[in-house]
Amino acid sequence: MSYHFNKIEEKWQKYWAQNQTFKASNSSSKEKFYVLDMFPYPSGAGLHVGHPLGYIASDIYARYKRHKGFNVLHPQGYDSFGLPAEQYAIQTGQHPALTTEENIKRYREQLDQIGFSFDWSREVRTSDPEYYKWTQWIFIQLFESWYDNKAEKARPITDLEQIFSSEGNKEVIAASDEDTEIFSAAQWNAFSSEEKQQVLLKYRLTYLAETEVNWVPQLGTVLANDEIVNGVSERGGYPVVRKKMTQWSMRISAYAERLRADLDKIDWSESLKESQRNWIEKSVGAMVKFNVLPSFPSSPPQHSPKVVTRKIFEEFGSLSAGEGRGEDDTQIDNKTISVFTTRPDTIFGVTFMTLAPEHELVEKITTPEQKAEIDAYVQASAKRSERERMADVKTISGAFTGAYAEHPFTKEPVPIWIGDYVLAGYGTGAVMAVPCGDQRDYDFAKHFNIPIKNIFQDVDISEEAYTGKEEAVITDSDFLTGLPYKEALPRAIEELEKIGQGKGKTNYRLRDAVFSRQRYWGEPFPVYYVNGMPQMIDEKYLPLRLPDVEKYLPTEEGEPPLGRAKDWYWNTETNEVVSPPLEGSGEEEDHVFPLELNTMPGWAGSSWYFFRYMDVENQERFVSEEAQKYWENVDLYIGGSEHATGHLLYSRFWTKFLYDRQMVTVEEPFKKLINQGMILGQSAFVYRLEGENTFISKNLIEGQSVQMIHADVSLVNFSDELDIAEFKQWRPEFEDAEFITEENGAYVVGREVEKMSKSKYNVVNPDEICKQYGADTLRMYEMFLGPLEQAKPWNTAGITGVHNFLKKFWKLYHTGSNNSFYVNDSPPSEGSGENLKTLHKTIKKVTEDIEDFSFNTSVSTFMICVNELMAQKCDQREILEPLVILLAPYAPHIAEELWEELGNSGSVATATYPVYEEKFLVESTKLYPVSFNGKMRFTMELPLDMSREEVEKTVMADERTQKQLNGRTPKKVIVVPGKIVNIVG
RNA sequence: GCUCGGAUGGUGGAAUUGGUAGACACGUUGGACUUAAAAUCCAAUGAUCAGCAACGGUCGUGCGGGUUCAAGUCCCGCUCCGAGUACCA
Repeated sequence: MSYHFNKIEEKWQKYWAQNQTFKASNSSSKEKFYVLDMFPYPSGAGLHVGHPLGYIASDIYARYKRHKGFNVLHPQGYDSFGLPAEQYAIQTGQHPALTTEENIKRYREQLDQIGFSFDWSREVRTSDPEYYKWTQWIFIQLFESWYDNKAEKARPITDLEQIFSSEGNKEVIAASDEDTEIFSAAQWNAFSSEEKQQVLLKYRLTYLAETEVNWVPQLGTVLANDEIVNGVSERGGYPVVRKKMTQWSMRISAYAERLRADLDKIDWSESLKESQRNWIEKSVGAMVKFNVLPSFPSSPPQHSPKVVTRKIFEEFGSLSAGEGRGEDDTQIDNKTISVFTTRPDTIFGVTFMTLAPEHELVEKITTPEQKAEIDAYVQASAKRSERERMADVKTISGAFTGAYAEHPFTKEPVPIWIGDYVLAGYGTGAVMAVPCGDQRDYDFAKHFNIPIKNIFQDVDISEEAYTGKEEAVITDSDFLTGLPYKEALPRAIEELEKIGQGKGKTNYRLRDAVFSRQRYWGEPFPVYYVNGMPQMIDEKYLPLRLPDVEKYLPTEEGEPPLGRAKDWYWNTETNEVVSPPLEGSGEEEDHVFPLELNTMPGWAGSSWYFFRYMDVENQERFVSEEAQKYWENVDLYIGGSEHATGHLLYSRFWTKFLYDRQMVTVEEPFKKLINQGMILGQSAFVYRLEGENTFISKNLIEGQSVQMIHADVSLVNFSDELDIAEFKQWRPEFEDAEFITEENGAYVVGREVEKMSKSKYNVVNPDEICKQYGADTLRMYEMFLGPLEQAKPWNTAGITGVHNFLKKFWKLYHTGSNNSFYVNDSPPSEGSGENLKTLHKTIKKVTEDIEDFSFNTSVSTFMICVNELMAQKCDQREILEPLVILLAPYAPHIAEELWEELGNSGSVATATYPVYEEKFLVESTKLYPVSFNGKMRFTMELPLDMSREEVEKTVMADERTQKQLNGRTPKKVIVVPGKIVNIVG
């Protein structure tokens, strides 16, 4: 019988489904193990060959753990809300739920044919109301919580209200908005309920705030950074402007320190942890307050600036809540500029200040003479994306506001500039510029001819700034003169605090996360508004279902798509979604309120789904206490490193929050995490002559001006030649295209390695391979491609090698007449020691490889094993039966079939993993490489227990050694027993 | 720009973590079987020089330095490629 993989695979996939082989139980005496994949977004392009890479790896591990006797939870589901389905809906009018459903169906078929051991009874979909009910519920919990910096955890908002009513907010140290004012208990109690709500919003873990979005006036819509190319919208090419909008935010910054510190507790790759650390980026320094001088005369005042300052404080003096985000007043009132600096020791080197163009003070302080210039600059920079501004360090631009701030110590006037190298969302959106110590400040100063004051001792700054820290000695700086960095830093902070112009502060780069999307296809917020104040729908009435709309575009007024829903009001008496109240009737005004029009972002549903899998059918709670206590958290999580700072940070944040509020018992969601490298596509390009519909073959371009256009990779053969006829039919615009071909008539395309995506026409599906070679081949081939964590371009060139291996493997068990199944049941005879050695060598290596997630090398090991056993003509059951189990995690279908043929009943999935026995591998000799000056010349087989001296003696006595030495006397002979001999001289 | 990865034959990659560079595959070439093809099996295969011959010589892990008896592996300085960069998921 030959290896009919299609038949075998279908048979066992059916068997697994019917017998629910991989269904995990929530009560078991076995030890638990939770293996999870980052769940897919079901895109219209279907599953591509990159997706299974991680799934195969985790499946191998899950299957391995089952063999090892664990109760394994290995679920799968879909992150089914998202932008592509919405875009498709906009184009076609088809409801995204329908396309999503279709895409999921296709994904499921594709996943099933690869033979994964998923427990499908636990599938989740983020767009399912039964699922997003709990996403909404968690949102409400976040809204009903605040972060207590003293207790270092989230607490119910009701606690906070109690504290306010008994003692005000003076003693409260909480994560809150920057502009929170201080009030007493009496004041609080006198507040109207609306005022109270307003104050509480400044403390809640999810809150409303003005944040910037990419706005396209022509489309009336907001775009993702992803949808912007060179400052214009990808679709339509309309200009994009940054605009402020009131949106929900998540106070993730409250967790910055814990998110950073707890990285030490989890088993993730160092590089990934480092990415998160850099993303959070803790910096210790000071907040410094610069007073803005009122109107400034043409010549700076020389006398009594203090009087002026005092006056400002009397006029605009702020009573800010002591504890903005911690322990100081970081507030920006209309006449002071707060800056955060990690180098307060360089404060005497300040020669100007730079504000972000969006900084709210810009408008207020700009002098009439400078107004035109500033306005123009602000407008110009609104057109540049944040990323563009960060990336572009070559172009130096800025404008002078005409206003001056006062140096806190010298009282000298400091000109205030704006420049787009300062970002509004980062820190306070303002910097104190120290050109001698910061390269960007230096370049800015040079460019605009602003003086550069050197405050570093014995350092030349004529060419560039001096950014050294540890060796810096401060000079020309009043009380800091002569101090090294280490002493100057605390001293500067101390002095700032003394004069009330600053405070030591720890700052984090991590910003609060914007949680609103002006989209249709996402979770609706369980929020309605009474007099503009957000109110939560009672938990009892969740889920708040996504309403139907006629079109998935924003409204004519620029409202999000939900603004098109006919009935999108909340009736607080009936607790249901209703039509808008009749105008003028006044009747319903006290119990019918508008619902939130934004929806939640893609990461909402994916920030907690790993808990839902534990108890997917629970109607009472997002996960029951027992289920969560049993499964705890994910033991092994596999997914792409592109999620390093998004999904993986948000999930940690939500988990910590749920932990604080005692809804789960773990502080981290994923104990161990492995990144799978991305499988990249090999895009194909055709070259169109500029302005013509003529395509020129790659090798003939030679300096002609051409346009590169993606061609579908399925239209290109292995020799990079384009199927011209198919290409013409591919898109109508190419129907009449002309082609300039090579001499042999072929059109050669260009190739480039890029991320696989529908828009690049380079997506390769696994379906064809499953049909042609089988799932077991696909599984092993994807592992054989290289190290799991490494990115690699997809290429099927070597797949026959893996397929041949499986055929050989099959043959080992079919050595009977007519290739029928045969194994030798008799006990191993003399000479089968080689078989045992091969088997145990394989057990050892494969097991070590699985534990190390080095799957590519275990595939090689299997190949070597089969090659050896074939050479040994091995037919022993004693060898072949354990080998089936060993291979089962990698190639489960063939393993099941052989397991059955070997006479076993039931699935191989729970068979006990073979145990490696050292005794079969003991060696008595070693083939020593003998090197001369580090170069290997020959090998010598010597007993392993030979002493160092004897090895040296034997090697030196060898004639080959003497020949190599050619009469010289070696200076030194290095012998590492069991390893190497090196003769120097 | 910044952060995190990566670079080894014609190709994918291996290398016990400082100890025989190129395992295992693909591809290529030659051979066996066959009327022929497919399939299968066997052999060779980093480059280069030399030769009737070999346990022959030289070079060789992106580039330039360094440490060491010994470097793909460690250190310093670069180049190129990929990912992320806060509204793709």
